[in-house]
Amino acid sequence: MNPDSQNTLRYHEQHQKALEAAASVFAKKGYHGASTQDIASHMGIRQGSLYYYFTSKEAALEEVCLTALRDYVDKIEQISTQTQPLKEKLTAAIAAHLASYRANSEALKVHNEQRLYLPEEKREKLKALGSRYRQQLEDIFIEGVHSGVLNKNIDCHFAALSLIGLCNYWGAMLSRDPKLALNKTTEKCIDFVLNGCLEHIN
Amino acid sequence: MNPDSQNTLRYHEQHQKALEAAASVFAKKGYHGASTQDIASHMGIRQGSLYYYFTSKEAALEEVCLTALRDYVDKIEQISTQTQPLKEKLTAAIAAHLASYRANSEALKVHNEQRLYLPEEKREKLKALGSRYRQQLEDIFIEGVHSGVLNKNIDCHFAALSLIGLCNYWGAMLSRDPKLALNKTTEKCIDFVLNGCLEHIN
DNA sequence: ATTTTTTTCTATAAATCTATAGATTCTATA
DNA sequence: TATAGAATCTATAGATTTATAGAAAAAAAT
Repeated sequence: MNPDSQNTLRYHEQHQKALEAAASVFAKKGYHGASTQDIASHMGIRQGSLYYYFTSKEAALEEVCLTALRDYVDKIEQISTQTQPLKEKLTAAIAAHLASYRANSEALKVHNEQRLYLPEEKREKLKALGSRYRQQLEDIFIEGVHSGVLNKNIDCHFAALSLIGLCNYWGAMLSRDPKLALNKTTEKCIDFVLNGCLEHIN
Repeated sequence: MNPDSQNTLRYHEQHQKALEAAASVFAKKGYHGASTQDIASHMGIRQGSLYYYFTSKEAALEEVCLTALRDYVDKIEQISTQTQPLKEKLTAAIAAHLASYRANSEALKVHNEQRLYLPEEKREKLKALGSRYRQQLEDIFIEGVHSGVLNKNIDCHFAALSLIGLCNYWGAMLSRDPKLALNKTTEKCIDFVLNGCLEHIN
């Protein structure tokens, strides 16, 4: 392939479609359960033609994960740099996380569930991006502790990871069950994280 | 195969080993990424011999998931029928959940991550068991609300599911990172679920 | 209208994978 | 020790899968 051909409009469009098809199929069948045939069918081309857009099935997985995570980190960085009270910030972060699952749903799910099937060396960029995401979230918690809104005894690192775990869980639920309401779920997650379950006597 | 042969001691032992091998391999490579060859090698027999213990690869996945979940439901039912204060009960439940990941680790992980690759009809028993687990947990929360220890405004269904999500997340972490301390993690999960992150002025 | 470049297709090699059949070895018991 | 039944092995059919090479079609440029 002439390397210039990758600058074509058509190439970009089709490459994007290939990415979406791969995300959709990987999300449904898992990386190993999905065949390149499945991906090609999903975008309406022949199996062999797919290799005009990906060098390998593994490269497709890598790219799906990377683009999903980049989008994601961009969002949280926007949120975390805005100046607004902690509660709003956290709400925005959770809302963005859960909304991603509903909107773009597939790619993020693929990242969370399939990325470990990539070999170590192809996961390094993902790790770096993931750390950045976690760090942004952690910084929101730290800021909350400093401002006195959050309990000074909490472990912000643990809290950030727990929130990620919680959001991934409910995100997967949201993408599996279309009847589940996004807003309600978001609210409940925030309440759960902030207040916990104990009765607090004021 | 003579159906009586399944009553042999040897058969039971090997069948158990096959189950463990399948769990281990499925946990590492995923259901579709794992081959029957991998499973057989792991237990030191030939690929074809595996079919003396499983009717199919799919049946192996089904059985791994079922036994893991049964164990699991047994544990929570024991805990939930004991009469002890809510905090202790919840602690025991979380501890058992996380400890399972460390001890038996593989089978439970396989259930959580691979069960959706089973066809609908093979998942019905799993769903029933899963509901029972969730219900037991929910009942602990309900009891806590009634006794006044927990906030009466919490959604017990949501709380139970969130706790499951949280435990699965940290469970996966525990099984991936041997340096992560089980006790500390358990404590932090309990604190997170009970108190949340806000500063509570008493 | 030709020529060049891009995109897609067909066909296929080579590797794998599941599941089965029938032979062989092991084990326990008469 | 001979024999029946259990456990494992070998070999293979049949299907699927990834990736590539080269032809064909479509689009763009001259």
